[in-house]
Amino acid sequence: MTTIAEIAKEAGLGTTTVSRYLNNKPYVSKEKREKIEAAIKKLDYTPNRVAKQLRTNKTNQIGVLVSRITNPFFAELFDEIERLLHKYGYNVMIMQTYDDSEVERHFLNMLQSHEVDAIMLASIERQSQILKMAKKFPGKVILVNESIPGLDDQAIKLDHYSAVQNGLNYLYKKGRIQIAYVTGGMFNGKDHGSVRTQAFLDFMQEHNLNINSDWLFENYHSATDGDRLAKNISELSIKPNAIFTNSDEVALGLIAGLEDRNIAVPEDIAVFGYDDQPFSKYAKVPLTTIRQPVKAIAEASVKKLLYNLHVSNEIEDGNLQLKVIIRQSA
Amino acid sequence: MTTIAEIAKEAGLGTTTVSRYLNNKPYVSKEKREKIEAAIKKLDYTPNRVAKQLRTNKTNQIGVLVSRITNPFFAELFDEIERLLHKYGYNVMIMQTYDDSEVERHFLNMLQSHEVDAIMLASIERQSQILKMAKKFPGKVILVNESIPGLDDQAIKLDHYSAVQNGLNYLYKKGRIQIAYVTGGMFNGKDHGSVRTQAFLDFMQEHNLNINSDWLFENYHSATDGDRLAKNISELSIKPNAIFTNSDEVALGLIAGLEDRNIAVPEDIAVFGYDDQPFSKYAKVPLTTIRQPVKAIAEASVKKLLYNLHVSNEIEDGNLQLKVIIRQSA
DNA sequence: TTGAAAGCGCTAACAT
DNA sequence: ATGTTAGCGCTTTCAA
Repeated sequence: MTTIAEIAKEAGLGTTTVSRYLNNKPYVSKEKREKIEAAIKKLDYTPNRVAKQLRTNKTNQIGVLVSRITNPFFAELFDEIERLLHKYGYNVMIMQTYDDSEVERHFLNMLQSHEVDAIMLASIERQSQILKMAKKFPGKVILVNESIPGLDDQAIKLDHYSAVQNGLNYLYKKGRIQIAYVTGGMFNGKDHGSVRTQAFLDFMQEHNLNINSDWLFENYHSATDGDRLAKNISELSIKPNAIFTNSDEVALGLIAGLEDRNIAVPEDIAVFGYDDQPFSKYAKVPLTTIRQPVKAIAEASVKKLLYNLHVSNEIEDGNLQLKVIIRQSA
Repeated sequence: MTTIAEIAKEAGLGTTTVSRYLNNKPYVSKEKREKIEAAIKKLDYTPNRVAKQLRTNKTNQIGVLVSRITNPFFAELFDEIERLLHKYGYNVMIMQTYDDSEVERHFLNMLQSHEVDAIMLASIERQSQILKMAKKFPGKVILVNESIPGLDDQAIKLDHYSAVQNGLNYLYKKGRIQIAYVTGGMFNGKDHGSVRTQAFLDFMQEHNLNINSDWLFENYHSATDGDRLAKNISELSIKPNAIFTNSDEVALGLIAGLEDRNIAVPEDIAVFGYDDQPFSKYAKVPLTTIRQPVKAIAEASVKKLLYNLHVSNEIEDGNLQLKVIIRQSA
């Protein structure tokens, strides 16, 4: 393995000068510069990043946490984040929790073990362990489209409460008031779904609508879950005439499952998605859904992080509006 | 920052013993063990991974390269790879090329700069620079569902040639012999598409079918591209009656675009996808396509890597068959 | 404008 | 079973 010392020797110089050259610092004469370049080429030298990381106590690596990268919403979000960070010279580490708080712990630990300079969380399991880490490493923990009480200043937040109410209101105005509600999380949890669930509960109450406990479904996130949901719905003696799914993936599977069981969408049951994922417009019944401003979320999050890390002093807030997209499923 | 030396001091021991304890090595008495544990807790110590990386010349980090993570095929593939590697104690770094060979170069450089222990390439730009790196770091460069002459032993390869011919044959038997062909790469390139293109060319010739140069399209990969393709097709004076797209994403956009222009799928034009992405069965016209055995590809690739890295001695080959999936679009 | 040398936090001979 | 110490490859202080 070629080291900076060998380059220095080959070029007849000290390591300091070579290091200067490598880091584009001033005070390297043209003459020496050429010698160094020749030595580097001759010995095929590449600096050891790990040694640099140890010495400077900086890795130029950022960790990003998502629950599942196969969820197209996260794929899109991560896509933007990765490219932005890469543009600023960072490499990105990614981990998927699959709702496992142990993985989250492991992920958080990368910060403490100096494996990454900072972390971004697009999914959350245990608020307490995150909060603890965030307090310990101020500015190095960013919440992306998530929030935790006490960490508001490090969170890129969207108004999901209003978005859900707007979606529900659309249904309401169309006379679809027998509404089933589906969440990816748990009703008693404090995940990002809880704000949305609260919005649903409040909406129903404000409009004197009946909340049927048979029409409440938790822990559904995939298209397969959507199909299972269709089965459950079809077996109900009293059926809703609208389903707010909180997920385009669930909606997709649900619609297919419903049609398999001869329940027409939206005629018999209207189906509302969430995210406006890239494929939602190509669905069998194009999805009525709520669009998340993915690119703006990614930009705001990365900008906040870079600001914290003193690599940029822009503060980007963009337009973080959620928007109801009307297509055919509702 | 707490270091191992401070723990040693606090526990009244040498650093060796602490290091032994941390790495689960033998020869640490129960008594000392407890002292160490107390010290670690008291000082809230977490070992510095970077220091360890430097000392051991091992990072426990693997780099994975894909062209676009928003392509559901890559998302699925990466999903499996990440979870498997994580299970074996590796953290994973990901980079997206977006077809840019400069990014690929940057990625390859992570190996040389000791930022990762090995790399997996699920997309390829410049064969030469990859080959060079692979020869320099034997066993540390794995090709995932890709291949480069001279690197066969480090590649997980599938028989895309036969798969394309099988797909084409299905079309042929249905009398769909005016076939347009679409690739994500370039016709003159040597990317992973070239084998498929060769299969197409050979098939057409073997069956004395006419290859219409107006029906050949290169550099189409997204659903948006598919819509553009629909426009181009619709403007053709002589239209094909089948389109082999090489991509479910393109197929999705294409079908929507065709229907917008009153061309019925599959009646007027049959559309063939590739990958069998998760959403393809939920498409407006469920996609006839070629299924890639994503999970098996991921497993075989990771197993090969772990074998090379001496962390496992299983050699997994699984069933790497591609399969024609008949639905409705063709 | 340049170089010598200390030291980042850890592991691994080697000695005991 | 445990401790001393050299050294991984780099940056940075300090002196020249």
